[in-house]
Parts: sequence; structure tokens; C-alpha cells
Amino acid sequence: MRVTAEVFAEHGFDGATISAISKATGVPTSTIYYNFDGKLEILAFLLRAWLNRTSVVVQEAVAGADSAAVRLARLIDAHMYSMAHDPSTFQVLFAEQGRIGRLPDVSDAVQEVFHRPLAELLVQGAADGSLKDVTVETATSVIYGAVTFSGLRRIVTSDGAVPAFDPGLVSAEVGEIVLKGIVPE
Amino acid sequence: MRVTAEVFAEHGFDGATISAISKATGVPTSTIYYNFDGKLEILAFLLRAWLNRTSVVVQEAVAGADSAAVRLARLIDAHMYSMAHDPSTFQVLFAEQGRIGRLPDVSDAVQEVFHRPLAELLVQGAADGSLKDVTVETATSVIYGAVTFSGLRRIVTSDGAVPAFDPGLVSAEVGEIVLKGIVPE
Amino acid sequence: MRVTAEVFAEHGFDGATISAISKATGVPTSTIYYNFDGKLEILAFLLRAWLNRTSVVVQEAVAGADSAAVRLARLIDAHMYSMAHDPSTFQVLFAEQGRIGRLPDVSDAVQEVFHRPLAELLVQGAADGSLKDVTVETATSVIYGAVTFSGLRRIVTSDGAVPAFDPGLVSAEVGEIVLKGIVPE
Amino acid sequence: MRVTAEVFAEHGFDGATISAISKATGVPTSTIYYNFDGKLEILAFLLRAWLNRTSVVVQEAVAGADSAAVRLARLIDAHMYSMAHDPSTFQVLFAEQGRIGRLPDVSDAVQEVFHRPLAELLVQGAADGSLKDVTVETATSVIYGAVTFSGLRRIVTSDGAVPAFDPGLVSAEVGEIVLKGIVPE
DNA sequence: CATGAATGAGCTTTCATTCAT
DNA sequence: CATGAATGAAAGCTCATTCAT
Repeated sequence: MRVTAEVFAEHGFDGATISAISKATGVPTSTIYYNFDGKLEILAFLLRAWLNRTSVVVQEAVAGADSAAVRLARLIDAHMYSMAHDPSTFQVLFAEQGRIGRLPDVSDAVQEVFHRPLAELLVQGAADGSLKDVTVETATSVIYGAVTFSGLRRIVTSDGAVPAFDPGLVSAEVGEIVLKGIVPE
Repeated sequence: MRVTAEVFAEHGFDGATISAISKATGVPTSTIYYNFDGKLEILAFLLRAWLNRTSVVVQEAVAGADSAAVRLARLIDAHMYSMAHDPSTFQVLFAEQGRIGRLPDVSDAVQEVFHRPLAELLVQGAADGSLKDVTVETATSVIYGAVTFSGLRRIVTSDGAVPAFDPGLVSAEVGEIVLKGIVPE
Repeated sequence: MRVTAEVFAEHGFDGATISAISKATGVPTSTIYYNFDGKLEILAFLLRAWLNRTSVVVQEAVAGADSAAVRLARLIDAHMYSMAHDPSTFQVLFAEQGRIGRLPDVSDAVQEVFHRPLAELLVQGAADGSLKDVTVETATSVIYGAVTFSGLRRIVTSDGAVPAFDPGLVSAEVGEIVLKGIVPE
Repeated sequence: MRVTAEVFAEHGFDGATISAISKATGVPTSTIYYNFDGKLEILAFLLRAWLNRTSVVVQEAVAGADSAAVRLARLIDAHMYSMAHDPSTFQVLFAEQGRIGRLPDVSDAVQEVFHRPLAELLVQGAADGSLKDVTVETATSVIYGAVTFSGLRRIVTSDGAVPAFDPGLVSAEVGEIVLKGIVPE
């Protein structure tokens, strides 16, 4: 149901009418309602699936015996990769943050997938000396924001085009800045 | 018309009905339509006003003879201050990026207010040696994303509470990370 | 809004679609919704108006210094007259008893208009000797049922025909039976 | 299929969805449609069965060599007993009179079971002198209305409660009033 | 200049009914 | 013989917008 994600991404949750989804997918609205308990559940289903897939990738990235700094770079790469892989769904996840607050399980999954691994890495980095001892909350926002935004801009810009963008390249640049800053030593 | 911004921020553009705005402001819907050419124009008016105000603050921040790095720190502070000062409008600006694309003047103003000053500073920093010679597009996204997200999270978290958050404190932390990174030298 | 009552009477509450009412009255559905807070409120409005009108007639009938038996005959006549005068609304009142239970003010008005005057008359009749000392609850049901049914059958039978039926004639016959029974003395 | 009658009684014909019946009975909707030719046929089946059962009871009541007055008292008792015995189905029969008009066989059966025996008894009573020579049509309505209403009120009031009400007691009271009136001799 | 009243268009959702298996 | 899956049709309701006053 990738095209459903696209409809949501293009029009937003409210703007995405069921009949638009119906037209885009070829599935009658009544069949949609036969399978989902309302519009919100369609959104929830989409996001849950994406979060499950992403969770796996992220967990692989942060695992291992490497220093926290190295694993942080891998995490950034995993984020970027997930965004690039299914841009529409990520856009929706991002745009509908308000509504997601009212879907406890999705909300929890977002914490689990994005914020907790980042926070843990920051704590571990302070312990193993590979990262500075920064305010975790701020640093989490900074990194998540930096990655998300860099990716999002590429996604929106490359509006449906096939190659979209190379997540590896972008994440390398983002990682470089986040880890080492932009002031020369 | 701050309460209008709040209605838009709370419900999103589609979710914010004219009659909700009417109820919140006490102005009858027909009077709203007497003053604005449709719902989209209300949004545009709101954003234009905010962007005008913000434009001034930003221009002051990037002016002066200091090094690009110093002025970048000031720019970050100015962004954060603007967000904190009128959180609802910023939320709307942020959430309705898609729709704003179809309002050329607002879209241009966003470029002018946020992205151009940032990009210029990066170029100047590479020239005066106070900043590394990074890919401008990526760095712009990274910085804008880092600042925006850090602020946004505080705004959403402090949901209407009086003190909201101290923009100076947060922007200092964000600036530190963005400029110097989180890996110890 | 007599034609609205007719639509309700003919199709029942559920069967009477808003668009049928719209078509029958020439008022667009959105205008109906501008004036009423939903389908149930339309019904409630109709019934309230009818009950108000009927209340006056009934109160006149039971007033006066005559014996309870005489006033009971007048009450029966008043009931019958009210039914004949606006048959559609009475049919609706009758058919939608279940739903009316959930409209407390209408429900109370029905008690007030129909059942209380009857019960009072029965008690007074036992006191002044003009009526037997029967179980009030049963007698109330019997009389109300007898009158209602006799009228309703005529209404339904004379389905829209102009003369409908002569309420005075029918109520006289009904009164005769209820008061004196059908067994010869 | 008593629970089906309950669903119809509780929600009315339109309000009773097939899926509600399905849920209440445990029979899948498609199986219901395999056995019945549509929703109306389910109703018809229910009512036919009830009318068949009631027909027997009524015929026993009016048979015999007793005077018409005595047999009328027995008929009233039989009506009341039938109502009390399967209150839900009677409620449906009563509430859906309009729709039943469009089911000729059910409509005829109602005439046969309720109105014809009553009318015959009234004629016979006039002949054997045990009943007054009243207008048959009115008297039929009065008696049917009195019995039905007295029973219905108890049914609705005793909303699912186990003992419901004692039909013999109520029918005795109703019979007393109908036969001898409420004015003392 | 301001607004109460009105409405066309369209949305989410439900439901009786069908049909391949 | 029975049913899970599917759907066409339509219902109640909302909302941006207009306009006579």
C-alpha cells in the first residue's frame, strides 16, 4: 500500500480523502472500510509497518563493539537510509506528529525506534570517551533534526523522481558535521 | 490575531474550520470573509506578518563585522528566539510546508529569511576561515533542522505552559554542538 | 412544517431520510442542518410543538366543575380531536415511543399531556362517586389505548383522504363503551 | 430465533442491522442471506411463526358453547397471554404496522387472528343478548387497543425482567372495564 | 462596513446484499 | 450447504463560501 502513503504524504491526513485513496489504489471505499476501522487506522497501519521495518535496521546499526561515536555514525546512516527507502511514509510520520500523539502504540514505537537509541548512544559515548558529555535532550533533538531535515529536503525536492538521492552520501556529510562541527580545529 | 494562529497550530490547516476560528476570535465567519479572500489567505496573512517580523531580527543578527562563526551563533539564537516568541505561528509555518509551496510570496520569504542568510554565512565563513568548507546545501539543512527541531520539541512539550522555555539557553547548547561537534578534540 | 411530519409518519424515523424531507419541503439539507442540530432535533421540534398545542386543548377539557365522568368524556373527545387535527404528528409520536424515551423533555410532556390528566380524573371520579374505584394504572392504559387505537385506525385507513373522519362521532362511541361497557345492564 | 425478535424489538426494523442480528445469533450474515430472501423476509418469517402459534390459542378461546360475553373475556385473556409469552415479537408486530401493510399474507393473518374473531364475537353477542349492539368497527378498535396497550406498557416497563407481569391478572382487570365500563350502575 | 442566514459540494461511514470458494 | 470477503448505493452531516440586508 505504498500509493496510500503517497496520497497521505501529498495531501496530509485531513486533505487525503478516502475517495482519493480509493481512486489511487483502485480499491472501493467500502472495501477499505471493510479492512480498516476508519481513516485513522489506515494511517496507523501504515506507520506501524514502517516503524517495524525501521526498527530492525536501527537495531543492527547501534549493535556491536565499536565506540559510541562509530555507532552513532552508523545510526545516522540507518536513519537516512530508512527515510530514502520509503520517503512518503516518513513524510507522513513527520507531518502528522500531532495526530500520532493520540495513537499510543505508534507514539511509543517512534520513541523506541528513534529517540531511545540516540539517547543511549550519547550516554555510552560519554562513558567510553568517544563523545562529549552534552545535554542528552538537546543533542538528541539536534541530531534527529539535522538528519531528518537533510533527508526531508532531498525527498521533497526530488519529488517522485526515480533516483531520489543517495542516502549514504548525505548521511556521511551530516555525520561529519554533527560529530566534528563546522568550526575548524 | 494570535488566537487564529493557535487554532491553526492545534488542528492543522484542514482541521481548523473557519467556524472554529470564528468562535475562538469572536469574529463572525462572514466578517472573516469580508476581510480575507478565503481560508488560504488567512494563513498567508499570518505567515507574512510573522516572516516580516522575523526578517528584521535575523538581519540584525547576521550584520556586523564579526567573523562568520560568531554571526552564525547569533543567527541560531535569533531563529530560536523567533520560534519561542510566537510558537503557534512557527508551528503552522513548519507543518504546512506543502501548502506554502503554493504561495509563492510566502515561499520566497521563507527562503529569504531562513535559508539565504544561512547559506551566505557559510560561504563567508569558508572565505574568512572561521568555518570549514562544507557542502552548503547539506550544512544549511543540518543547521536549520537542528535549530528548528530543538525549538519545536520544547514548544510542543511545554504545551501552552507559561514559561515555555528559555531560547537563549537552548540556542547556546545547539550552537555549541553545531559549531564544534560532539566528538572531543 | 406539516409535510415534514408526513414524511416521518410515512417512513418512520429511520426510513425518513433527510434528503426525503429536503425534497418534500424544498429546503436544502444543509439549510435543515443550519436550523436543527441533527435529525433527532427535527423530530423533537415537531413533537414539542404538537404537544404544546394539545396541552392547551386537554387542560380546557378537564377543567370545570362537572363530575369526573363528564370531564373524562370531554378528555376523550379532546384526545380524539387532537389526533384528527394533525394525524401525521400523532402517528410519529406514537410510532417513535422508543426514541422519545431518550428525549427527556418530550417524554415528560407526553406524561403531562396524556397520562397525568387521565390518572387525576380517575382518582377524582372515585372520590366524587362518578367513576368506579379501579386500578388507576390499568384503567389509564385501557382508556388511552382505546382512544388512540380507534383514532389511529381511522387515520391510517383514510390515508390522506380529505374528510379523514369525524372525531366527535368516534369519540362519542368510544366514550360510551369505556364508560358504560358493552355488557347490557 | 427469539434473539432475532429481540434485536428487532430493541432497534426497530431499520435500526436492526443484519450484522447486529448476525452478532446476536452467531450466524454469519451470508448464512442468513442463504436462508432468507432479504431482511424483510426475516421479519415476515418471525411474524408468521408467532401468528400461527397465536392463532391456535385464540381459536380455542372463542370456541365453545358459552355466551359471547364469556368467550370475549377468554379472548382478551388469550391476547394478553400471547403478548406476555413472546413480548419481543409482539412489540415488533405492533411497531412495524406500516411495513406489515406491504406483506399481504402477514397482514391478512393479523386480521384473521385478531380482528375477525373479535368482530364475530361482537355480532354473536348482539344476537344472543350477552353484549350490546355497538358499532362493530369502533368496538373492535377499542377492545384491541385497550388490551394491546395495557399489555405493551407492562412489557416495555418490565424491560427484560424475569417475571415481566402476570397476564391473567391484567387481562381480568381489562376485561372488567371493557365489559362493564367504569361508571357505576 | 458588517453580518445572519443560507447552501452546493463533498466527506466519512454504514449497510444490505452478492459471490467465489 | 455455508461463509469470508467484497462492494454499490446511499445516508447523515460538515464546511467554505456567498449574499441580501
